[in-house]
Amino acid sequence: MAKLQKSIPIKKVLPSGKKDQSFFEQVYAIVALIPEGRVTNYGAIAKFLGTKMSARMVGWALNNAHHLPNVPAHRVVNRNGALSGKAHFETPTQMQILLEREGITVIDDCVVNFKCHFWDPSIELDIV
DNA sequence: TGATTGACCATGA
DNA sequence: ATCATGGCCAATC
Repeated sequence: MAKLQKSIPIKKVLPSGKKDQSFFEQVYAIVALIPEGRVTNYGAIAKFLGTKMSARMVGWALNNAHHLPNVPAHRVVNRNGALSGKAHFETPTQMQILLEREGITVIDDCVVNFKCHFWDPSIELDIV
């Protein structure tokens, strides 16, 4: 089993030394790297960015990122595995549809085997 | 300009 | 186990 996939050089998306990248930009970068068929939660992203408690920001970021391409917000759920942001999609069912389309089973707005599909940036992404 | 909210999480009682 | 509170950063009222 071992690793799911090779580490992704985070530096590629998060150029160090550049503080121009706001919290949001970092969130976008991470979310954009979520592999298909995988999901993560707000806390993991926030934690990866340094402030583990600013998970709320991630939500806000996604709200802003909603209009951006390459930002699969449907792959981001809360720590409970629930599709908390489904209401913010084009249609409330869009999120679930997208997830199921990627092979993720969603029942009652909750990701089944969320733990198995969980994608932790702080683990998958290798900080150089 | 300050106060409140927001797709949340962790801790304490 | 559930309920209540604190905290984070940014945008909106």
